[in-house]
Amino acid sequence: MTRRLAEVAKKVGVSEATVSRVLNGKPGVSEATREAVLTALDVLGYERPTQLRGDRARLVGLVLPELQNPIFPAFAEVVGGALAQQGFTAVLCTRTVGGVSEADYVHLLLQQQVSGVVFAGGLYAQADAAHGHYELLHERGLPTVLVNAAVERLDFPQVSCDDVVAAEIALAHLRALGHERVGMVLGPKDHVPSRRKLETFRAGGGDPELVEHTMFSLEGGHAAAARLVARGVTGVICASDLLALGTVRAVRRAGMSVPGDVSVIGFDDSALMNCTDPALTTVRQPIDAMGRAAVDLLVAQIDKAVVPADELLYEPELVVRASTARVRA
Amino acid sequence: MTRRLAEVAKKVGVSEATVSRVLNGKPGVSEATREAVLTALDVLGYERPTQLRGDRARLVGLVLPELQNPIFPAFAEVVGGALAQQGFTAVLCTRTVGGVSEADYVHLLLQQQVSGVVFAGGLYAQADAAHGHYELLHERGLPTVLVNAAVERLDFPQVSCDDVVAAEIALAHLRALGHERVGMVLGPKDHVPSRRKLETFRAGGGDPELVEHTMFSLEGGHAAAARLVARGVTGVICASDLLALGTVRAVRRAGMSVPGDVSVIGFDDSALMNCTDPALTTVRQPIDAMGRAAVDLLVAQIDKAVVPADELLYEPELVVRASTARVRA
DNA sequence: TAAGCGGTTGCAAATATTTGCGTGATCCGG
DNA sequence: CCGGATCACGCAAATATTTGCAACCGCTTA
Repeated sequence: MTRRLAEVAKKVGVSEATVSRVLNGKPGVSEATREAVLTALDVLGYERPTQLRGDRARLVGLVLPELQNPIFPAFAEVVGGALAQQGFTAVLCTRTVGGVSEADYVHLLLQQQVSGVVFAGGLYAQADAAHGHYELLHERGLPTVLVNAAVERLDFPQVSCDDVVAAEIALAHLRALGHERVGMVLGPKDHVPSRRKLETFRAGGGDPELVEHTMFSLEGGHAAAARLVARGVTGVICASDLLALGTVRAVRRAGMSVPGDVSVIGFDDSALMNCTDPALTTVRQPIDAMGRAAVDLLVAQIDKAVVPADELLYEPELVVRASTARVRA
Repeated sequence: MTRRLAEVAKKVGVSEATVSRVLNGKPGVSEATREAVLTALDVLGYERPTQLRGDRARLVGLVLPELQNPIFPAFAEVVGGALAQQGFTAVLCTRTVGGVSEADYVHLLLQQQVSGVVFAGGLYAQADAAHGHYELLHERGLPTVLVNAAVERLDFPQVSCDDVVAAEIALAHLRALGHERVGMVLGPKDHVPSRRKLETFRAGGGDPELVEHTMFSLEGGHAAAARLVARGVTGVICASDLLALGTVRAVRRAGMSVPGDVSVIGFDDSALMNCTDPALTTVRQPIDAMGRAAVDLLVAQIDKAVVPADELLYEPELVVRASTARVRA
């Protein structure tokens, strides 16, 4: 009775083949016909058999803001691997300079009928307008997980690194080394993890005057840190390793040394940070565990399990290397 | 019934041919007629057939072997950006641990009806079996470009960094610094760029006994370099920056210093190599130019232009930093 | 294991668009 | 007013796209 696809076909007055082609986004269907079929699909509330969808696509979108910061490729590697083990394939979507917006990617992924989407370090920078595509995902009930990218108001499961702990242990480390004038180099003002670190910093007695916001790049870190160095900080906590590297450069440019004159702490513990000069003391995000958790949450959703839209917080840990030292007497 | 173009033609009172010419901006239509057709087109709300109009998905697959080596994310960024400027979207496909093979990705991409595929540092490791999927691409006539990944026998356009020049300038640099016992740390034996470097090394009088093959990772470099160090080399040329970093570590583990006792040269000039300890002397691949060229070649193919299946060779350049020095007296 | 149920796909017919070529109209310079 | 050149345009052939038919595939059920 439920010649489901056939039913739609009859309603529109086309063959089942055509409906099938529309369903699969195949070429060879005129725009007008496609439109008509899509409408009928909607009207009749067609739902493709679950097993077929899974069988064919098994694609998962992985949306990252950039690839410059080594933490993102690393994360992609973890998530891609974890997905592969579950029989999914990751499609990486990265914002590029002239390029494609996050919303565009969402449409694209939707059109490609992905089984789910993982966002990492996503679109924090927009207040209102940009949430449309998240809502779209929500409406369509597409399994979604957010990593380190709090989106208020929408209840997606989230996996994050605990920024409060991160800021606390960084600050505690510098304090223990005797540093009093501690500064902070953060990402953009509306970047949620940065905001959380700032709050913790303040709560822990940090001087809000010694906080600089910048964009997430080595050069940004350099510029922001230069301002802090001019104000006489002896320790700097950075919101990413790249920013920390920029900070090191700024300190040296000012004729001082790390950690001799200024101690620097990074965040992420991305690859190669033990090869830098000096080896960077940093707060490690457990990206391996986080990536796996994100994938588990996603797969659970895909398997129609009920997943609470909580934020799973992962504990970072301090990795002490050579960029921090006791404050100069 | 919907003789769409014919309808417009009738309304204006011209032939379909004329309407077609207007549509495609072809010459041979008077201004008045063109105007009239354009108006009718507007009035009747004519839409060109899908594939002709704005093209469908405009997806391009970008297949990379890994993301650990920072050169690959960097390359992805360049290619993704260049593609975006041309109105394409890159779908990144990366081999992951448990994961998906290159052949699987090809099938996937084919199924997603991508407009083309760019391979970088692809599947060199297999001699025979693994070429099936390349042939598949060839048969289907899917636009394809290979970067640093010579595949013999199949004529795809290729963009590569000139490994001969790379090896020559690295060797010349060390020789100029007085090094006699120069070793080499290369990738797997069947990795074409490594093989080319090896040949050049030999041709330039390098000692084949001082060449080690390993996998492309810091640890691999460490292990391979340890063997060379034991044999008393004073200079090491590496096939990637990661290998070079591993080599530095091996030298230090042996109780010696870089560049004091052993000089090390990397290859790629990936990000952050000026932040390492010591800052790495390396042979820079012009990935920006290469990425752009690859995209240009791809887009030309997509636009049905005839693209010669040549290998475009890009000249690398030596970036001298602090990991090489005059040989110890 | 066969039969049935969706759904997908190869193929060829139907339909639509583009293009080469020829015709007639128009425009000029003698 | 007469060629000759040029141009716009239609005809029809060439080419490309859309669509339905029917065979087929993978899965479930009898």
